[in-house]
Amino acid sequence: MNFDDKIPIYYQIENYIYHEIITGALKPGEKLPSVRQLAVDVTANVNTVQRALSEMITAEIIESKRGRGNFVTMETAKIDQLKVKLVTAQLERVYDQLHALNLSDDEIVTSLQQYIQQRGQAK
Amino acid sequence: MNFDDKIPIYYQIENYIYHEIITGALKPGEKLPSVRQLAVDVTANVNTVQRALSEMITAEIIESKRGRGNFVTMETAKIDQLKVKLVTAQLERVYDQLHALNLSDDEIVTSLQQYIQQRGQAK
DNA sequence: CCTAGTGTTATATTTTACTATTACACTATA
DNA sequence: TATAGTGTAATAGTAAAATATAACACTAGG
Repeated sequence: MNFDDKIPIYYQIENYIYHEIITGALKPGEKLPSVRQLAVDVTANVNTVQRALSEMITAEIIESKRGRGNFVTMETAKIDQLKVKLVTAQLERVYDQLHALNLSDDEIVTSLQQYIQQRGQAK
Repeated sequence: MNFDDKIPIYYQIENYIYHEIITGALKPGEKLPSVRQLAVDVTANVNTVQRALSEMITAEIIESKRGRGNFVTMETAKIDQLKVKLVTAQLERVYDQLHALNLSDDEIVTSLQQYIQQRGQAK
């Protein structure tokens, strides 16, 4: 896993696992890979991975069973809320950043459309 | 200045000053506040501010004159390039994040439009 | 020439993040 | 009962970021 050196590694691991859960790569009730396995997979220390998981446990997105594993919550409402929260956070962030560069609302939408179009053609 | 504790402070200061330059709050050729003044303004250490400025000097967005001050570059092409770079980076980031959540291109644009609409109504 | 203000750098300390290593507690299975 | 695998936590060391403090070099103006 490639880490952005501007953001704490545990935070990026957390975000990555949230993505796995939201997209259904990890389903409600499904067991996560063990802490040790995840550490190997993402190339980080066990304690760093455990740091990420702890926050996810606190957020009630995963449940921990000592000796058994960590499991994705069965409460799909929580996963839906998590998705909304992450999507909104991203939109808010990009909007604030571009708005702060004096782009109008229309310009923000248009530049995203143009960016997507360019991406499509780059493939 | 409110700092995001997930991102290095010098990096946020750099980004903040780039915004001032791109929006014209700081104009080409204009002198920046002194390092000591900036440190007070943003509530950070002089060395941290100097760290931010050093990167901007290396990027040739500002010019340093020891004993006189730091000045915004007169080359507006560089400022234009910086704007494009920052805008593109933001769009890339939000696109990657939302794409990784399995939103389609249309959904990404639509959710941004809806977000902006909601923002307008919340005021 | 002196002073105030400027940028730049160095040193030391603190804080936070990360790693390496080890060990403990729990669980399931043979 | 023993073993392998699980989660959790502790300790120690390293690195990066941030701060505090001090000092040096340059500039402009009185």
